[in-house]
Amino acid sequence: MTEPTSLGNELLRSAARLSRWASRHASFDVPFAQARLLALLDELGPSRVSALAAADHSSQPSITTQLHRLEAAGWVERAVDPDDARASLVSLSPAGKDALEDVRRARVAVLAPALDGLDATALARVRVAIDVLDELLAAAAEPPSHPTRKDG
Amino acid sequence: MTEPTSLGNELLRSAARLSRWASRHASFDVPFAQARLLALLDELGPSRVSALAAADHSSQPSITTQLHRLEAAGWVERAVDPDDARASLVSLSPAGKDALEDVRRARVAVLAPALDGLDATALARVRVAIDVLDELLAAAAEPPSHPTRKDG
DNA sequence: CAAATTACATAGATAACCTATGCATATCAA
DNA sequence: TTGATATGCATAGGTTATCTATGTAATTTG
Repeated sequence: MTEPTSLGNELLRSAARLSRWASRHASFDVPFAQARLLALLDELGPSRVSALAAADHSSQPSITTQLHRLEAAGWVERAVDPDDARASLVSLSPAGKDALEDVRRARVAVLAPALDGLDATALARVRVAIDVLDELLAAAAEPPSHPTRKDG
Repeated sequence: MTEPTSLGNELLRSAARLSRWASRHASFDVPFAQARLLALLDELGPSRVSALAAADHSSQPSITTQLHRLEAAGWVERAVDPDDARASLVSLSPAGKDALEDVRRARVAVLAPALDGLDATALARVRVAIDVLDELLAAAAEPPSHPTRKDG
């Protein structure tokens, strides 16, 4: 079954397996969803709740809940958006950046035994894998610019 | 920051993102963990509960719970292991195979817009990505005393 | 200004996990 | 054989992660 139809299936299966394995074996105390949100905040900088939900492909209430936990931990700060009193601008606190660094170290550590000792060719393959995953997500999540599209 | 240390981080992040996005957008009614277990049963054939837990990198009680749901749906069958009355041998029923096929179709469909129209070179890159994910998981999950290690 | 919209919060439900523990069967030592 | 221990699975109870539906307050609009 090397036909293109099974390729998507295999990719999703393999990605999910690695992901699952890593989250089970990486030892950090920050729950997974909170770690993800910390990383997203670091990437985006000060953001609205709804912007975070969109970027995370999750619902706004999910983000609200996670943000409350991050706030309780002192990892994020909120400011009222000067342009809109309904909206918050959420950003990482210094403690939040520290927590994110811890998470990153733990995630690096969990894969390190498998990555250490890879030669340049093998590392290049890993880089290809990362790029493929990112490109496919971008292509899948973006509105299709192909002629397959019908409304706009 | 393209040093090897960040590579693991990036890979895990990208894999988790694609995974998450797909599970949010694939429209099948089978819950994610049950779908995973169906696929695993299909791969392994008749298996003990504990073997499934090990292969899935999850706890035995998690598998027990999921199996009860699969049984309630009529998707798996159990037989007493003839060698050990404590153990069950769990296998997919015909209905379970059908359900798994539905899941696979839905998963293929969710990535199809991104995969359709890729040329042979791009498809080869996707194949590399799958192989890299599988190889890293295998390397990471194996006991580290394996001879693939350079030092001891 | 009233109505509609928007941004976020809350409520309530389900799924997916885990650890701790219980119970029955197997195995082993003496 | 029998008591101790190990093993295979089930149950209990708790946490995290999500969702949809809905509420509340601020903003925009006709």
